[in-house]
Amino acid sequence: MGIYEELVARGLIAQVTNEEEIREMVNNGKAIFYIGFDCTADSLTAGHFMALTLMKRLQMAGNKPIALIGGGTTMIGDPSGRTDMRKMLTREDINHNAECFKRQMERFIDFSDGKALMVNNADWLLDLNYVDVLREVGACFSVNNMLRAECYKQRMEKGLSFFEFNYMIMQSYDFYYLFQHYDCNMQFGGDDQWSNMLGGTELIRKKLGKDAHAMTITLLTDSQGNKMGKTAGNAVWLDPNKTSPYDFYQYWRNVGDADVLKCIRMLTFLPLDQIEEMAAWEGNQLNKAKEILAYELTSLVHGEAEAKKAEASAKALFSGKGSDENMPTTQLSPDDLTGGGIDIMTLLVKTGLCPSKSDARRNIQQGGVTVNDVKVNDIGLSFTAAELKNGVILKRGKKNFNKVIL
RNA sequence: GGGGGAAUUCCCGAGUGGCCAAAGGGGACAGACUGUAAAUCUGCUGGCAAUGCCUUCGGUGGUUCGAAUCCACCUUCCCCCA
Repeated sequence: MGIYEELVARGLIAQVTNEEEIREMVNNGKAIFYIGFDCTADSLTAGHFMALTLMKRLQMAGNKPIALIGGGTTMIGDPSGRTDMRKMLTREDINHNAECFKRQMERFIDFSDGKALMVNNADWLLDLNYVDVLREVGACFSVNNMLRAECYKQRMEKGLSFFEFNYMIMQSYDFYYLFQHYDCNMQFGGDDQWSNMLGGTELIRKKLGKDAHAMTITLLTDSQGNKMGKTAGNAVWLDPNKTSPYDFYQYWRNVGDADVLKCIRMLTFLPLDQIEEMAAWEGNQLNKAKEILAYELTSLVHGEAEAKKAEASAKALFSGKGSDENMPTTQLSPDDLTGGGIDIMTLLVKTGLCPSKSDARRNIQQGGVTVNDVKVNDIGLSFTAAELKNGVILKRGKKNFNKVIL
């Protein structure tokens, strides 16, 4: 089985421009492909992670990835899949974010000996001359067609500025540029990028009379059709300071039954025949699959040591065995005490388990808080220095723990 | 350039002088049931030294005993005409 067939079997491929040619190219390690990453934040997310694994898979099959950092395109902001305009970022922010992305990618993709490249489109986009671009590139785009593109359709109702409308042209220009300067013959991207990517292949055809290819990755959605990789609207980050390895592990440990196998297939590097065995699992047997998923992904992103720690913590917390040494801990100082003690609500806020005292009160009143496994009934409960000396374990809800020690 | 409309809490969206910390829905959170799943049911959802006080209805001023609500100006967005 070639890499192309494997990608299909894993459900990773959504759309391709020309299946036969792409299969031939990819299976024989002849693809030089790029994926663009717009640096809208200072860390990559679980959403980017799938693109990274795809780069890696193709790289392992002998193809050459080009990671394109969108230092230039981020100045515009991709309107695809958005109902409002992105916040405009300053150049400093973008540069900082680009640096962060770079560091995270290097952990993952082998950039040694020209096995992969990293480029930044700021290098060629920022100095473009407006009139030249209009004449050279703008002439190749039909506004009529652009307006029909899926990515702009939903914005036709909400409003789309000319500024954002240009995003497709910028992205197309990237492909055109990479095709000429780096022999890049294929573009990869999320399925929501399809129209932007076709813009590139069309531009290359019109300007150079040559064929370039595009291929999109299936968006990772759960069984309800929601994009995965987000909790409560917040991204799951790859940066351990933004999403701790434990939280990262928990995110995948908690995916729905209906989604585990799909995630394992699409995101892990486990061999397909091993995955097919798991496909027969049912009911609470699937918990095992979730553990595998969480462990594998945490290990890929944060390393094996962190993955083991996260797993051990989870076991300690949820099945009562194992130690609490990896539990999130809050170290109190004597200054935190008033009158030799501290009350439960202050403590909940201090540990970050609750965002405010009002919220802490609600959680206690609803029976959601325990201290050393004893339910707290009294919002006035307080602890003395002596009680805190050996540490107490606070729990809010079923999944939020914190050890407090003085 | 001309005309018309809109901005409300995490999101959608009601509210058009006091009964408004603001209906309803979604989401989030907590509880029950479970398998750290889903579905379902219940509670809850600005903050605080809490039968009270403070901050919040795009912004700034104003009218009023009292403003999300009325007036003026500003900002942003949408629609129609050009």
